Amino acid sequence: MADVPAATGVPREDGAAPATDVQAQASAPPAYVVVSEPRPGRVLLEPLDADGAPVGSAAELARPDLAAAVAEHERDRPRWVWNDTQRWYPTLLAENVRVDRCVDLRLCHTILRTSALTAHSTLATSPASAWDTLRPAGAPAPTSAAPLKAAPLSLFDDLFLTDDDPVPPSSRHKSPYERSERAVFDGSMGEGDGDGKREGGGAGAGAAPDERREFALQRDAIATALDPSRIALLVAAESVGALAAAELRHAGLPWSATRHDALLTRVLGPRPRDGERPAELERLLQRIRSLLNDPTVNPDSPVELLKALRRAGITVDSTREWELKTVQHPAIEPLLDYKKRSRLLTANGWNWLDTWVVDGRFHANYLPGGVVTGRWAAEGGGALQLPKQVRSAVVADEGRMLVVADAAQLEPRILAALAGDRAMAAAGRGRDLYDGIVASGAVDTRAHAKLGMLGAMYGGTAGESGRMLPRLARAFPAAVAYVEAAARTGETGGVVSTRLGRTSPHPSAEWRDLHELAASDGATDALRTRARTEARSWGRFTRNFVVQGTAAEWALCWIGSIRRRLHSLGRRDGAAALTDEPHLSFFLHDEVMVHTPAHLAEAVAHELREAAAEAGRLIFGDAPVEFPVTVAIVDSYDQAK
DNA sequence: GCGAGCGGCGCG
DNA sequence: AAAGCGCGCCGCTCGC
Repeated sequence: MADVPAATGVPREDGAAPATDVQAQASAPPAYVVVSEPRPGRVLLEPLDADGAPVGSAAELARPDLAAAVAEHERDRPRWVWNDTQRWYPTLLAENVRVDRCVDLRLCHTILRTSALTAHSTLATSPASAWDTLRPAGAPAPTSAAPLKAAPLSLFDDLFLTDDDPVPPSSRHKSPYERSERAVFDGSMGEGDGDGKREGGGAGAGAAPDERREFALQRDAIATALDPSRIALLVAAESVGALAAAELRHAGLPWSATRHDALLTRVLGPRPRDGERPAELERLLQRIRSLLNDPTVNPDSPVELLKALRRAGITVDSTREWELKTVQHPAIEPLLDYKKRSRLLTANGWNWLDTWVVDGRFHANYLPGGVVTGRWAAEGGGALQLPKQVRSAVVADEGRMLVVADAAQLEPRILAALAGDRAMAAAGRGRDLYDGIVASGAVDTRAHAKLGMLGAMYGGTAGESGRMLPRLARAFPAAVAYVEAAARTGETGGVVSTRLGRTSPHPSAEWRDLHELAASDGATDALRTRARTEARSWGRFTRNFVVQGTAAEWALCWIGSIRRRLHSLGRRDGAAALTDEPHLSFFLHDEVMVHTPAHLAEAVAHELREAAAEAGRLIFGDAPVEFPVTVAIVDSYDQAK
C-alpha cells in the first residue's frame, strides 16, 4: 500500500495566505495547483508537490481575482488541476492569461474509467460518481442570439457535499506521467528533471475538495496501469487538447463577412427579406415545378419530391444526390442545382453569418473527447463541417497569413505504425502512401489504393473496395490482420484499445441479449441473421476505433507540440497576447490552421512539420513510419489544397 | 404546438 | 462509383 500522507494544516478559510505568499513559503515551486470552487463565487487554490502532496499554503479568493492569481503562479508553470477546462479557462483567456499545462479531471476521468490499461484501478472499480455524468460547462455564446444550448446544471454542487471520505492513498511509485508529460508539452525533453523523489507529504486532513481526491485517484490509476507511459501520455495529450480547444475558440477563425456576403449574392442572389426564397432559388424552383409538371411541389420536402418524381415517371428510392445523378430527365439538372444552392443557404447562409461571425471571427465551440473514438466534436455553427464552398471567406488579417497544414494519408499511416507493417511503412516513406502502394505492385491505381485502404479500415466488403482487399492483404499482411483482429474482437462482444489506451465501449445490453438469444437452441433463422448483422456492425465499429482513435491521439500530440512551439515563436517575437503571437485558428481532425504575423509564416510552417514528426515519435517511438504534412501559406483558406 | 426522428448532406 | 467508420445541423414529418 502506498503511503498515507501525513496531515498538514492547510489554511482554507477566508483570510488564508494570499496566492502571492505561496512561493515565498514553499521551498520549491508547486508542481500542481488544484483549482476548486468551495462555494459559489469563491475559488480555492491548493499548491501540490510533484507527488501530489500539499506544499505551501492554499489560498481562497474571490472569482474575479482568479486571473491575477493564476498569472502569478504561472511563472512557475505548474500544472493546473481543475474539473473542466471549459469551465475555467475561457474566463482566464478573456483576461489575457494563458496557461501552459493542465489536468482536465473530467476528460481524464472518462479515459481512466474505461481504459483496459487501468481496469483494475480503484478509480475504475469504484461505484459511479458525479465525475461520470459531468458534462462540459456550457461555454458562453458568442452573441446573445447564438443558439447554443444552455449550460447544463453543474453536478459539482453534489460533489462538495461528500468531501469527508478519507483521501485515497496515492501511489508510492513515480509514474512516468511526470516525465513524459513534461517532455511532451513543455519542451523540457531531455532535461531529466522531476526525478527527485519526495515520499509522503501531507494530503490534508478531511476537508480536501473533491478535485484533490479525484486527482489522487487518477494518479494512482496511472501509476498502477499496465503500461503507465501510454496512458500517461494520453491524459496529458487530452488535457493539452482541452487548453488548445479553449484557445481556438477564444482566438476564432478570421472570417470576412464581406467576402461571404459576396459569395452568397453570387450563388443565391441578393439577400431576400425574411421568409422569402432568394432569387436564384426561386428561379430554379419554377423550372423544377414546370419540368415535373407539378406547380406546388416543394423540393425541400423529400416526401413531396419523391411523389412528384414518380408522377413524372422517375423511379428512384430516395432523393439523394447520387441516386438522382443516375437519372436521365430534364428536371434533374435544375433540381440538383437547387439542392446545392439551397444547402449553402440553410447551412452557411446569411443567418449563419449573423449568428456565428462576430467582429470578423467565427468562434467555434470545440468539444475535446466529444467523439467516442477520442476525436473532438464541435457544436454551434458546424465548425467541423465547413464546406469547401465557403472557405474563401476565411481571410487572414492585414499583415498576417494563414498557415494550413494537413497530415497526409494519416489513417493508413497510423495503421501501418500500429500493426508494425514494414512493407506499408516503406510504401509511405518519402512519398504519397497510396502512390507507394501502387509502386509495390499491390494495386494498379492510386484511386484503387485509397479505396482499398479505406475499405480495410472501415470494414467495406462491397464493390471495388472489397475487391481490393485480398491484394492488400497479400502485400500488407500485418496491417490487414490488425484491423481484422479488431473487427473479430468487436463481433464477439469484446473491447479494443488505441495505441495509448483509449478503450472502446462495451456493446449495449440489447446487443448482448440478441446474441445470447441467437445462440440458443430455439433461435429462428431471422433472429440469427439479425444477430450476425449486428455483430458485423459492431465489428466495423471496433475495427475503425483502433485506427480513428489512434489517429486522434496523434492529432492531440501534434496540437500539443504545435501549441508549445507557436508560443515559443511568439515570445521570441515579443508578442504579448495569445492572439498577437502565431496561434491556432482552426482544427479539423488531421488538419490545422495557424493565423500568424506574415514574417513568421515560414517559421510556423517549419514548426508544423517538426511537430508532426514529434507526434509520431511520442506515440510510436522509433517505428519507421513517417507522418508528413502538406503545408500551405496563404491569404485565404480556399487557396490551400 | 412541440419535439423526437428521419432524410439529406457537409466534413474528416 | 456509392459500400464500410465517426460526427453536426438543416428542414420536414409525424405522433402526441
